[in-house]
Amino acid sequence: MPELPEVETTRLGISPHTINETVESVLVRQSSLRWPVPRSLAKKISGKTLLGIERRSKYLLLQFEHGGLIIHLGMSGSLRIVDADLELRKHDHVIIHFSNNKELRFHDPRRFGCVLWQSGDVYSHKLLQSLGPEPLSDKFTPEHLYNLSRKRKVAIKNFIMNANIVVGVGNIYASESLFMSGIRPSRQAGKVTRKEFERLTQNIKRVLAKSIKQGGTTLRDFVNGNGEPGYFKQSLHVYGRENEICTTCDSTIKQVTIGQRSSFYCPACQH
DNA sequence: ATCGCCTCCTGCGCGC
DNA sequence: TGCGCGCAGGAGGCGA
Repeated sequence: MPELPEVETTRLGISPHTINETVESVLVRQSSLRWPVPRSLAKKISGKTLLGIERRSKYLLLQFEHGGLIIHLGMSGSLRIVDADLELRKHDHVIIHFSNNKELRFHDPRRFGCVLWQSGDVYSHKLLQSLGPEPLSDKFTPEHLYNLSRKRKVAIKNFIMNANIVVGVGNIYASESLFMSGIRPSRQAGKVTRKEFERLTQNIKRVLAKSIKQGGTTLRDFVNGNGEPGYFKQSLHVYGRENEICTTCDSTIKQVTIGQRSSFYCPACQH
């Protein structure tokens, strides 16, 4: 479900209620997520104060003095802040109770997400090694994409969705940024020109920044930390618009499968 | 090294 | 109303 803007929206939503608060208790109702939730989680963070929440790629990093919690929302996960007396829902798997009587609840029907613990420097965790640059940072440049893409036969859409190349670009924003750049999602990455990478880099930054501003994209169930939807859906040009008219010409948006994922493009605007 | 396929899991909307 | 099917915002792991 969530791509970078949705994860960032979640971070912004839960931070004010949790940072500088002390964990009173932890309840793990379902430890069978993508990887098992560590049994020692409650022992690790009970009585400890949350110092800050950072985001790297689509991972949320909850920093404590002696280590960090690594949370990934997978396809269907969400984090919400609620008053502790609110009834638990089905699929509320991990509940962190803070001293201000708020609870952070990890909810994930499909259980593709994870809640992990890394002692010491949270960034030393294996999952955070070999990640590409953050798309909204200065390290993400046209040269970066150009250099890594030479001789690569993979479709450009898969290329920009590869977290080793650049993090945070998921299925929605890959289709959107390629449309904005006039590049067909099926093009071989190695055949995309320098000039096209300049547009693509710019448009990835643009589309992600704009979506964060609008609170992310809510297709069916995404809500921010306070239970509110995002409003970027109304800005989508191609994603989920198969058989509809292109927003810039009179052609019909096509849907194809690339790398087992639905992809959307305008056959007239994108080459 | 690179690529493409499979997998984990539940819920929803659709057609019959 | 109910059932079966296909599809869904991710991404690690594997074999070729």
